Amino acid sequence: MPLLRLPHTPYLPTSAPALANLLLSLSAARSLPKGQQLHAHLLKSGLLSSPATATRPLSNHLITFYARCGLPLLSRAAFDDSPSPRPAAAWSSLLASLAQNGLPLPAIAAFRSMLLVAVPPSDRSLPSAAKAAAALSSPSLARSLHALALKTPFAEDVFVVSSLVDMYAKSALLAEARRLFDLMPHRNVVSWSTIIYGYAEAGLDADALRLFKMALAELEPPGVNDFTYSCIIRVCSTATLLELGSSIHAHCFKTSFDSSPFVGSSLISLYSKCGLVEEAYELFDQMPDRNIGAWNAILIASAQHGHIHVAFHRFQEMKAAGFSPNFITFLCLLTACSHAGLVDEGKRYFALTSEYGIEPGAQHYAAMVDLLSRAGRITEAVAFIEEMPIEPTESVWGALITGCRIHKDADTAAYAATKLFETGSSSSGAHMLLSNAYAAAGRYADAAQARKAMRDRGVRKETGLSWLETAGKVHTFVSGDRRHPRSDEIYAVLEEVGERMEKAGYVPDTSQVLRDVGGEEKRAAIWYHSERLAIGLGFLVVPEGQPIRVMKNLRVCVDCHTAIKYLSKCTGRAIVLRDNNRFHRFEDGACSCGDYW
DNA sequence: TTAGGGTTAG
Repeated sequence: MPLLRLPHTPYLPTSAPALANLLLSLSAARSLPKGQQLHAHLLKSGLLSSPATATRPLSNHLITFYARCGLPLLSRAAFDDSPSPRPAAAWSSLLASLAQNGLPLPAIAAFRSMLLVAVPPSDRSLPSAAKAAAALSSPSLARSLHALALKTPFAEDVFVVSSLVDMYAKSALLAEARRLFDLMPHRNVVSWSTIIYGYAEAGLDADALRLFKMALAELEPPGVNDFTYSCIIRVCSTATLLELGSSIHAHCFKTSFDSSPFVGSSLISLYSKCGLVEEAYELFDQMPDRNIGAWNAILIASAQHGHIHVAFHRFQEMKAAGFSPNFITFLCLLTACSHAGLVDEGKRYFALTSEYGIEPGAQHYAAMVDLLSRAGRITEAVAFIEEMPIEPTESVWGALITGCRIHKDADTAAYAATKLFETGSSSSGAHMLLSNAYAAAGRYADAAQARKAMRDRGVRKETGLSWLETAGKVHTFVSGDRRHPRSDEIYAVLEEVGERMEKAGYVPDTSQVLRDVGGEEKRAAIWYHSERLAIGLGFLVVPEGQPIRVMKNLRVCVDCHTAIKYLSKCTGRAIVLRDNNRFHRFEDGACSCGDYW
């Protein structure tokens, strides 16, 4: 680090290239005060426009210095200080600073100003403009920027086209993104990662995986990188593709990308989401380099698996390691508290956000409402919502309805549902939450009405699905499913165990069945819920001694939860069930969630 | 001076 004594220093270099180098090292060290003093000095001495290199005056280095310090407005001040007419490089630097630092609208405005003063768009300015457009997610802006790029000599430049692909993908124009990508004469690892990420974000897992395989085949060594890996591992974890994910893990190991904290974080998430929390812990403990994401990943892993005190302990360790908790860290902690019903701890963590300068977002409020209402403090939850400084979102009201269902408070549920619909939501979840809350309170007519309202609005209920992965194949079931080739065996084994369960004291709880029908019919309605069918297949195909791992897209119902406890007791099998919220590990008649979920 | 950006839950 060169020493710098400012402002009355005799030691400042006088040549422009040396001053440029000085700025470079100041930006690497994020040394803002010294950089600003240097800025003042350059202004006073009139050195600002001296060329540091053939194409870049010193003012450009200043713009970049402020960009690296995360201060786009000071970049703009430096730009404004530079004498007009500004060279194309000055515009590119300014655009990069605005686009990289979260100011997409000013970036687009600056791009327009650049065109107005007749500076032609280049391979340096177009990518930044596209990045800003991507952040704005505006299809019309995306199309016009693309049209503009086609008129330049850079329509096939790999930077320009990659940025346009990303822009289309983020503007809900994935098909356009793909068309552009397919036409690219030259694709590199960034282009591939961009399109894979686009498909992954859109939830098109199969396409993302196909593209990943194509990338492996097409790219010259060194091939894909840590970004591509973390992206595709995330696809495996949302789709709970454990076997595929593990084989990609092996690839990472061979290429040493597993030491990247980003790859490590997504692997932790993969193993945790697939139910292998011990593997997730081991991976974390062996990580050579941890970042905040890795800490958050391990926090959420322990929270999802009900290891609440592990999560709290990790939080202490994280702080001791010098990491400052962020927005997501607090979500992890509040989720952990919610899973265990720890209201006081949750309040403490919520209050702690301000100590770290974090403004709680809607998700934090939703987590608090979830915590309070699940714990039965419905009135307190309502009061909490009323005092929120921001507008309550769909998930805040949804959390309240869930709590109301558990505690059979149909009136508050109805109030929350009205509020929820006022937010303009049309998701099936909202209607189903309300309908279930009515059914739980025994108000079947209202429950039916809520479902009818949902149909009238043309909203379809999300189908409950459960699945089990075995020998690299995923078997999916819906309630009452008879499509599986081993269906007869599955039903037979469930019937057989069912008799033993009832002898052991299991009584079906049909209170969550919506229709007001007779007992036998209600029993049939729940006896073959999708998760039980998947577990039934598990009895047939998963070797003794290994846990049966089943995934479900919706929340597990009260009766299935009870039934699976009996299933584990009567068969001596461990059953791991992941619902849309958390993990349940059933063993010897008990569940790891402590019946609180 | 230019493109992808990772962890929450959904």
